[in-house]
Amino acid sequence: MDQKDGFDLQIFLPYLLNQAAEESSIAFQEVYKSRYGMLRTEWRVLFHLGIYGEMTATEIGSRARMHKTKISRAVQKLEDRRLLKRVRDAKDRRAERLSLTDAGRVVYADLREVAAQYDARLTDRFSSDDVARLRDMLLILSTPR
Amino acid sequence: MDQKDGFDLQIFLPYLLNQAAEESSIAFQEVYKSRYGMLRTEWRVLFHLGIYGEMTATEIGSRARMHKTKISRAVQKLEDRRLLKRVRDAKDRRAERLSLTDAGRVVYADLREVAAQYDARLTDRFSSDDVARLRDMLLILSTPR
DNA sequence: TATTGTTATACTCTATAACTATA
DNA sequence: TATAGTTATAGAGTATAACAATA
Repeated sequence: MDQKDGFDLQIFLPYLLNQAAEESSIAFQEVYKSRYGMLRTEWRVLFHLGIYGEMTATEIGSRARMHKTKISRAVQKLEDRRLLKRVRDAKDRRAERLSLTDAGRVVYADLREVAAQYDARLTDRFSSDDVARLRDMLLILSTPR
Repeated sequence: MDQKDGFDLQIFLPYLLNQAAEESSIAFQEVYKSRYGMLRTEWRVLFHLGIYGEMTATEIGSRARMHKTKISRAVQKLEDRRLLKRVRDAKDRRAERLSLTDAGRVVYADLREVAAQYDARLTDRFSSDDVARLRDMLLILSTPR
């Protein structure tokens, strides 16, 4: 099919990014969903705690750029499944210090391994220089300016 | 905050892509939403018709990797707003040949201009070589293998 | 007054099955 | 039987306002 117009949707960055994000997320999504019944917000919270250890919901929110309502619900689900525990902060009783349970760490270790292999498979088509540059640019594009 | 773990969520490609896609879509989304009350599927269909001229829903679907149900609803909305017209195909009466109305072309021209400037602004932080490589890689990542 | 986190609500986006009409 | 497109329905994802408890 010929273009009647000079514009090409395939080079419009928001469109390209959305297509790439969607396509490259499907198979990973299938893993955390089928193995653990998790949603996107849930594995993200799980990963933050797995990576950084103890955090409050606010800290996760600012790091992941997730709104507190999303985090609140993800934390609830993870707690229901005994993957996460909360401790009321003694110095500021509004805040809760969140961390993974032993079971949560097992799940995290499993998904972390899946993610690492998944990422390796996604990037094995490119040179390591290109991948590094890609990540840099994506990180910049992720940051509001 | 120190990482307790070697894994870095900020380099996990599906996560990075999602963050970049989301951040880089917000302001453009605001334009087509506030000016024309459109949703994502609607501007995508509009753009396909603006770029390629007459297409059937199936053709749009295979090009945009959109399911026919999404297209059906987007087409309906665009038709309701008199931006699109349908002509029953005489040779295969199951299919409809879709094209923009004059009003649709005006809206397309406006949004196309916004998109071009928007894209330019997103990419002006990078060298043109880097941008070209970025688009190549995103296109590859968008394609199921 | 401001902040941490929760709940309610609505809207956007996606996925699937079942349907019609044509082929 | 298969294909083009529609409708119904549910689930996933996001955004916002209002709230309770604490600071």
